[in-house]
Parts: sequence; structure tokens; C-alpha cells
Amino acid sequence: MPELPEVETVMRGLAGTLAGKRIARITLRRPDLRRAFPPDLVARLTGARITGFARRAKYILMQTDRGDAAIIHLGMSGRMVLARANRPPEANPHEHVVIETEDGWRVGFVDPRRFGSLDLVRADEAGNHPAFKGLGPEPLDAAFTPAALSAALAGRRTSIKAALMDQRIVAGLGNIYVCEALFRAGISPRRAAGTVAGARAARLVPAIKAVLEAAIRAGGSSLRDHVQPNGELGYFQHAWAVYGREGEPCPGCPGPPGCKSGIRRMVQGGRSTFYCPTRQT
DNA sequence: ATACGCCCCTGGTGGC
DNA sequence: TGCCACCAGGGGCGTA
Repeated sequence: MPELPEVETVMRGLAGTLAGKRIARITLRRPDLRRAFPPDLVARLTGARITGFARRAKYILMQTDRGDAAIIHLGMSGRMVLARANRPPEANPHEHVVIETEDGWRVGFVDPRRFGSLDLVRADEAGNHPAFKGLGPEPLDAAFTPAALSAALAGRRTSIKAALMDQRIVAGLGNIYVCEALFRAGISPRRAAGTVAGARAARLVPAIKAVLEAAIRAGGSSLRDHVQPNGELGYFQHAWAVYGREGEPCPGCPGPPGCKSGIRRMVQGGRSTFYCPTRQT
């Protein structure tokens, strides 16, 4: 379930194990994911030393000492599975890319739905990659303020739910954390985006930051040496207030029995929205 | 420009 | 035990 906090957690896990290591081998098990892999990807990464990692929106950047940057997206179902290379790997038909380091680590990029991607560009050109064109601010940056958000939303007649899902408004939120942030801020997902200003924007921005920070903390704290027992990076138990809780009592309304409505589900832009119609206006 | 629908792909779940 | 419809973290593209 990779939204910003999961991608951040995976990125930190990869950094903890791979930063500074030399790539002994990279194996592509198929010619593409969402898009074709660059034809020279294997040649450029084999033997390169991994110098560092970064995250932008839901993308992981892996830099090498050759001045290249791999741009990784996990899509809907992408995972990174870490193991020692001397153990026979568990066969997985959806393990599409394998990176092995000189010191004996093996990272598998597993993605059943294949909505993920792996590209390779010159690091100093990474900012020009189409994936990053037009992206909005990082929600955890200091520059993401209520004033900045309401300026980006001004005049927009689409719903605030759809606007927050739009990576050009703010980068890295997905379906889960948009639902959670709107709940925390007490804002209806149906509300016209352009009306989220003033006090509402002043509630929404801290709500977005808080829910993302809590999820990153939960991810980080659940990792032991950045790797879970099953070898997966960045997956952890979530404690969502509304997401996936249709029909349950609203955790924000005093109770029992709480509000009459409880948590409802509706569809916006083809995606499920979970919300409390009593608290969120 | 903006908004919306549809598509990419596989797997899990629940109803009949 | 099938079988089938529906749902799932994302994003890009085409059409009004």
C-alpha cells in the first residue's frame, strides 16, 4: 500500500542496507513493468556503487557513483524483499527485478500488478524526468503551509478529495491518507476544493502532516534493522480511523453509541472514500 | 485549463 | 468445489 509514508519507509530500509554497497549483479526477469526498462540499465548499474537514496512524492531515487539515478515507483502492489544472497530465494513469479550486492544482499522488486516502474537517468537530469514535471510541494516540507494550499486550491470546483489526490496540488498523498487527513480536519470529502481556505486550510495542513508523520513513525518503529522477519520492507500494521471501516462507529464522535451515521463509504473518481458525514462538513 | 472516464494488471474475497 | 463479480495502495491518457 505505497503512499508517501510507505515509500519513505521502504526508501529508508533500502538506504540502511544498500547505501555504500556495490552492485554485483542486476537481473531483469521481464522486459518491462509499466514501461520498458531502459536498454542500458543493466550495463549502467552493474558494478556501480550505490551512494544514496532520496524520495520525491511516491518515487524512490537511488543514486550511484557513476552519476546515475534509478527512479523507482512501487505502483499499487510493489514491494521490496530483502534477503541474504546465499539463501535460496523463495520462488515468486512476480519478482521482476533482482539486485545483488557485492557483500551478499539480495533485493527483489516484487509487483504482481506491474503498475510499478523502474527508470534510469543521469542524476543531474532527474528533476527533468516526466514523473516529476508539475509535481506539487512535499507535504512535510515547511513550505507546505495553509496559505500555500489554499492558493493552490483557489477557484477549483472539483472536490477536495479529488484535489488532494492530484499530485500537482500536493505530492505523495493517496487514497488512504487523503481520507484520514480529511477526517482529522473535519472536512467533507465532497466539499468544493476552492472553499478550503482560512480556518479549514489551517486545520487541513496540520492534519495532513500529522497523519503522514504518524504513519512514518509506525513504519520506522516496526522495522528491526530495516527488515521484517519475512524480508519485506516498509509494511506494517496501520491504525486507520476511517479507511476501510465502513459501517463501524466513528472514532471521533462521542459515544457509545457515537453518531448515528458511523463511517460511510462512497465512490469519488472511481475510488472509495471513507468518511463520517456527521463530523466532516 | 479542467474534469472525468477508462485503462493498465493480478489476486483476494465473498456470494451464489 | 467452482465460478463470477467486485474490489484493491497509482498514474497516464484520451475526450469533452
